[in-house]
Amino acid sequence: MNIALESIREGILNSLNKKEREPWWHLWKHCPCQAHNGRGEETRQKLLASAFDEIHKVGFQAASLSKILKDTGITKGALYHHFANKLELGYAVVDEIIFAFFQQVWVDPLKKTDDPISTIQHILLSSGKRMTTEDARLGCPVNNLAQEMSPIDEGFRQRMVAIYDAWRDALEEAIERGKQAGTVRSDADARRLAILFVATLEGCMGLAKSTQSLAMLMECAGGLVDQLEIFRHEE
Amino acid sequence: MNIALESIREGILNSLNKKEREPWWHLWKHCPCQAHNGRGEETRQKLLASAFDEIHKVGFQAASLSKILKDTGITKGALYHHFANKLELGYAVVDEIIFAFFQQVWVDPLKKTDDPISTIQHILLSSGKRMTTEDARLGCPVNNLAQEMSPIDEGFRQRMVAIYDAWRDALEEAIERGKQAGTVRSDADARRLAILFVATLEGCMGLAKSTQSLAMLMECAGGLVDQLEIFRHEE
DNA sequence: GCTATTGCATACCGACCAGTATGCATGTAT
DNA sequence: ATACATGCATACTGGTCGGTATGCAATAGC
Repeated sequence: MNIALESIREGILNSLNKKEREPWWHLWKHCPCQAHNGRGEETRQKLLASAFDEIHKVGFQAASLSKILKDTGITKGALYHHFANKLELGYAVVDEIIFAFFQQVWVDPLKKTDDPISTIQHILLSSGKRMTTEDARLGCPVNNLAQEMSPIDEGFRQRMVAIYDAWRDALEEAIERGKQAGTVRSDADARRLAILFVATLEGCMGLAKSTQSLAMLMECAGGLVDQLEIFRHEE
Repeated sequence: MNIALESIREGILNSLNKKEREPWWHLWKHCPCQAHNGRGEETRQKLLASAFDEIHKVGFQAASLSKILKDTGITKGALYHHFANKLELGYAVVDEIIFAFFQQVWVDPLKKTDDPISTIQHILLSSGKRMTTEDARLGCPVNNLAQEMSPIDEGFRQRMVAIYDAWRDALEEAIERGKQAGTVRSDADARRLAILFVATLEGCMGLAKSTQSLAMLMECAGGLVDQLEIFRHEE
């Protein structure tokens, strides 16, 4: 099951590397986990996708339902048939798109590696390759929402923390496994390393977003990749 | 002049350490640089202060002018007498409050040190001591605005980049001076170090904001303080 | 074939928001 | 003393927003 999913993911990544330049975050669209069950499900997915884009662009509070409806051609009745209100739509975007994306890109690969430093570097580099200037300009959806909504809405906050926790835990466990497998220095503080990594990467995304430059992202992330080498176990 | 300002700042910091628990970011209120000239200037300052608070709490887009007016007791006529529109008010907040704050806390001290690592650690630690949970909850004003407004408004974006640039340049120059003074390892890449530091610190503030915990901020910033030791010149 | 639920579509509502038009006190200059 | 600019205050407007009430076609269950 896991292997099948992984091979599908790899296939997707490979096919995407053949220069179909979709935005980076649209990777989730190819996730097989979203089943198209009833007829109404298609409408729902279109709403989620458009809502994600809108939120990613202008934030949740400034995201306009009318805009989403105009973009998709769906009417207000349909929207409120699938979602109780704007907040629930936002929650669904986080749960079904953003969380799933992170799971796919970070957590799953981390769970099955004994050489976390190489794995992390590989994810960073392959992600970097696929990112466009637009991706850098709009920033990390998790960071965006966390920064905007954490002080305002508890439901959002808990969801963003859950994502960060899952990410950090996966990192921490992988580093711990790496220490036992001999790929990571045994004196590394796994938890602190994991937290700092998350913080630094989100900070890099933030700087790149401000400067609207892929170059800044690469310089920043490159520094991070280098710094990781410090914690690799020397032979 | 610089020495006078510095002594004033020190005095303020000391007096504030005596447990008057104002929010951290209100330090700028004690900055002597804002002259109360004409009679109208007082109204203007009250508007700026309230606008800063409101923006800091809910972001610029969600900040309500009506709320600001209700809080200050000032009327709409007064507001539009001093500021052309909401955007100009926002710009003024950035220029006259946030930028000034960063200058005072980071740039000025960095400009006159030959031991940047100790200076940075000192700023981090003393800032950390003064921060309340509320400060952590609301996050860094620069990061907040940069994340929210960068993709949307060019005026905001340029201002936030200017702040980051000033900060990073001050760090970079201080590190370079430290290398020549023998306090920093000579093989350190000053620019890359400066960028990564800014990114990491903003990332830490972001994580602390999400989790709404000072503990996270301390753990994160503590890791950063430790990592800085790597680049100190060993005797 | 009748009924009930699902999946929408249309029209409307009150709240709030940034911004404006106007008026009216105070100084200040002459 | 008069004229004019400054520093507000009050009242109002057009537009957008999230949300609701109602209607109606298609499908599913029996």
